[in-house]
This record gives sequence, structure tokens and C-alpha cells, in this order.
Amino acid sequence: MPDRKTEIIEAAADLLQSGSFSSFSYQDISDILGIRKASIHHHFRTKEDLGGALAEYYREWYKARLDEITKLYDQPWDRLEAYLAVASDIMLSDGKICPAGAFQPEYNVLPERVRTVINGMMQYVRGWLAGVLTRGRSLGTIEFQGQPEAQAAL
Amino acid sequence: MPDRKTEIIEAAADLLQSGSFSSFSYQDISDILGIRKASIHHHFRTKEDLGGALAEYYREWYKARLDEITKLYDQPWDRLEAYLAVASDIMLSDGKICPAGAFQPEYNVLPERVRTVINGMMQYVRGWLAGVLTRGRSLGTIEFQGQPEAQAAL
DNA sequence: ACCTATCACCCTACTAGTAGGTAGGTTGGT
DNA sequence: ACCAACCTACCTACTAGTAGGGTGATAGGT
Repeated sequence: MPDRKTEIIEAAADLLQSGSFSSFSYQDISDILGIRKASIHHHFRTKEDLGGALAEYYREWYKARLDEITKLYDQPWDRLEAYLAVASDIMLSDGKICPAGAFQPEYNVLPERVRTVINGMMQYVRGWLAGVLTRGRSLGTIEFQGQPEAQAAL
Repeated sequence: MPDRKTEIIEAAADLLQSGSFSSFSYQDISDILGIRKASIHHHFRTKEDLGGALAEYYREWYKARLDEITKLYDQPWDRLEAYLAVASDIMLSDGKICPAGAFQPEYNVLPERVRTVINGMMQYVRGWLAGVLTRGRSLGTIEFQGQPEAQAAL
């Protein structure tokens, strides 16, 4: 569904990853897509709405990547390696930043709705990592605890 | 020297670490210090000037920490551990973020002067880490290459 | 000792530009 | 007839930055 709504989200994602949530504006998006600022307000009434949708977009993206890795690789070590490969791929692609890290720095000034979605995403990722680690422990990989390790990786 | 200039820098550092460079304003600083906005412009004519001073402040802070660690510990492994302890101390202290990471997300929209200072700081830290690692290699610690490891740590 | 110039520092009051957001009208497809 | 998508035109709030004036301390020449 390449409709306007997703076009806006993807443009916003681009801007977010090369800046911060408060450093890009509706005007920037309208410049990219060639439509007026008010038209974007039609799709996302407030910037909080846009932020929420953006966060959900990232959450789904992350979920998809993790599920992909789970299907492709079986060994915990391979999965961890694939995870790190994905993460560093984003950073090196074109000077952009990890989707999760894009929100992190200004977490305190973010709308609460956006924060809860971000929290959900992070929790999912941490859960996944913890799962990989605990499964690795019952085979041949060492680590301190399951959850603190996940924090360290981020 | 607890003069106004450093007071402003420290207030700005507080705001930066709980937000981003573009999410705090001269007004925010003036609210904290109880002086007018124009008075801050007297000390730092443009926000680019403030950003530069802020970056230098962080650079000196980082240098001081690394030198401290170098004096206190001798073994490479201990130094690495101390470095990570400092980094995680900041993050857990009061929901704030690493000084280096505070600039990173909006690197692309930062004034160039600020970027060069940040680059200098990062280069210094990378150099230090690389030094620790290469010295560790000639004793009993393993790693891939000297400099890529530094990137991964950040 | 006395005036006077200079300076750092702070102020009030403003500017132009841009942010997010709104009101209301115009299209075109179903 | 309806409705989603888009538009022009506007609003208020806030941004960085400027102009210009007031204060008090520190110098230097007489």
C-alpha cells in the first residue's frame, strides 16, 4: 500500500534518522513530497500522531527483522551476529542512525504516546535478545544475566 | 572559575543531555539562570558559538576522564572496564545520555564548527581505546582490529 | 583626589523567520 | 450527494538574533 500515509511516514523516517524528532518539521515533509503542509495535517492531525505512527512503523520494521533472523538462523551465536550486522548496516548505509537511537536522545521531551510505543518496541527487542542469550547459555555461550546484557547491547 | 560563561555552558549541557541541540533554546537557559535571553547572547553571540563551546567543554571533560583512568589503572583490561563504568554511570545517573551520543543523532544538521570539535573528541577517544587495545594485544587480550573495535564500543 | 573613558554585563524592546495547527474552499472519484 | 485528499490563507507561539540604553567597576591622565 504505497499511499500517502505511508509516504509521509517514510519521508518522516528519513528526516528523523538524519536529525531528531524536533529538528524536522511538517514543512520539510511537504517539501519532499511536493504537497502542502496542511495536507499532511489532514493525514496526521498533530505531530504527536505522526510520532506515534512513526514509532509503530519502526516497531513493525524491527519485529520483521527479528523474525527474519529467527527463521534464517538457528544457532544463538549466528542470530546475535545477524542482529549486529543489521544494526551496523543501518549506521554505515548513509550516515544515518539506528531507529531506536533516533528517539532515545530526546526521550524526555517526547509526547507520552510516542514513549509508550517506543518502550514496547524496546521491550520486544530486549525480550528477543534475552531469549537468544538464555538459549545460548544452555548450549555453549557465556553471559552474566539475561536482561542486563540486552541493555548493554543498546 | 564559576563565572557566567561556564554557568551557561553547564546549564546548556544539562538541557542538551535531556533533549537535543535543537530542542533547547536560549530562553530555556535564561529561565534556569534567571537572566535575560539577550544576556546569553552577550556571552555566546550565536547558537553555533554556544554549540562550539559546549563541544569543547565535553571534549575537555572526556580527556580528563581518560587521563584519570590512565593514571589509576595500568592493565588494559582494567582500563576498559573503568571506561565502561564511567559511560554507564552517566546513563544511569538521572536518565541522561552520554555526552558524545547527545550530539550524534542530529550530527547532520549541526553547524560545521561544532562537528569538527566533536570529530576531534571522538578521534581522541578512539585513539585512546585503540591504544589500550593494541597494548592489550601484546599481553593477553584478543580483538579483530584496533580501530573498528573503537567504533563498535560507541 | 577627581574627572572621564572604557569595559563587561545585564536589561527592555524589538525584528524576521519558522514552528505546529486551523478555517474554509476546491477538486475528483464512487 | 458524499467524502477523502488537497489547496490557500491564516493564526498564535516561539525561535535566534539585534538595537540600544543603563549600571558598576576599573583603568589613566591631570
